[in-house]
Amino acid sequence: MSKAVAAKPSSRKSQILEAAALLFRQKGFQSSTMRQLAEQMKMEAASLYNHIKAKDELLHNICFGVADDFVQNLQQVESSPISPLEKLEKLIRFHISILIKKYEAVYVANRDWKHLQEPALGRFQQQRREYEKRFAAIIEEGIAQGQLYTPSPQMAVLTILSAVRSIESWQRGKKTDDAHIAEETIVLLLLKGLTNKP
Amino acid sequence: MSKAVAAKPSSRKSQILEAAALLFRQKGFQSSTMRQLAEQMKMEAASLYNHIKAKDELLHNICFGVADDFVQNLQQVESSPISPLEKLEKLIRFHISILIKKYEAVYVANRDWKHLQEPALGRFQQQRREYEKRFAAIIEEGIAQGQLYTPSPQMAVLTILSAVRSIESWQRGKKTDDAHIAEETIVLLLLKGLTNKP
DNA sequence: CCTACCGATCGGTAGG
DNA sequence: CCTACCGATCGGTAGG
Repeated sequence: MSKAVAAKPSSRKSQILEAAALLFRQKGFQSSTMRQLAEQMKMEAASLYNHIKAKDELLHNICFGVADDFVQNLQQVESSPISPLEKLEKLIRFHISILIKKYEAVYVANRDWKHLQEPALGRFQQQRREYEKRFAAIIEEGIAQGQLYTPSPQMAVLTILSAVRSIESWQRGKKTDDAHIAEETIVLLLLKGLTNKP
Repeated sequence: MSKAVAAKPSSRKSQILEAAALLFRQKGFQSSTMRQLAEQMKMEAASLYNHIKAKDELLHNICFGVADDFVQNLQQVESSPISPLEKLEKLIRFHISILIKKYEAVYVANRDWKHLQEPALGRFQQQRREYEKRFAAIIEEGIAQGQLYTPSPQMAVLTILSAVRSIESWQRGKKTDDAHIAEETIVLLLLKGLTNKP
């Protein structure tokens, strides 16, 4: 017999992770029960523990998976031979598009990371602070070059990261245009503000 | 004997509400237990039920209390004889300052309103949508007058409401200047963007 | 406001 | 992957 063409990348465990992200997004991490997750997977709650060690492991995987995506992208942007303004725009657009593409996981990571257990919680916060610092450094460079301005780069980063999450409460679906308009609205708002004629 | 000078406005119940807002902000609504709240109040968990009917009632009071503050302010701004741009700036500054002044309650309302039970949940969402609609109407008027511009006023509102929440992750405390700088950073960012020399 | 308590449900384990 | 369970904890009640 020949080997299977390819190991199905969506193993049982990754199926569970996907279902968990959806469930956590809908009900929140704490309100979601292993029995609800088991029901989605059409198995008994006890059977989940053949694939994972604990409920925490699910949240851990979701949060750090998302964090890795962001750090990887940041690294790539930092090493690009483009201006600070262009770097900033790239970062903003990445945040928006990953929130759309990996909606469930990013949503959960954004909201529920506080429920991580130590020492993971500390590591996550550390990574987040480091990310914000490097993000702010790009804005600072833009200010030094006279391309950008804000009274507080650190505060501006927090505001950008928060603003970009408006995608979460945006009514998604219907037209494909919608995603494009939403993205352009956010980018224009953050780069040029609302007092701006096109 | 003379009457008491004034009925102490911080009744036992409002003390419980205040402690609940602090607890919920720290741990989240679902992760907070009535026993933890009782401990803060230095009483037994069962005794809390002499002041409230259920845990839900606490969340309900917090969320609708905050919502009322916002609606009241919106009404006042709408009826002011000022330009759409000035109205917009007033709204933004109100969101920031109330998030600082009533930090615990607004934080909880922003994050945990999804745990409201029906029919309160539906009423809350309805109020929220109405608020966003009236907010967007101000931006639309600003566009009509050529004072503002955005591809999507509705989306812009979501982005503003989200951006303003960056105060939640801002390191508060130390200097009183900090609050002022944070506010100016957000206002400038939303009105004039980051590509702006002073 | 307390003591005493309860039914329900939770995350997780044993053992197959 | 299932059956059978368990200890812990939860929101809440009875009765004073």
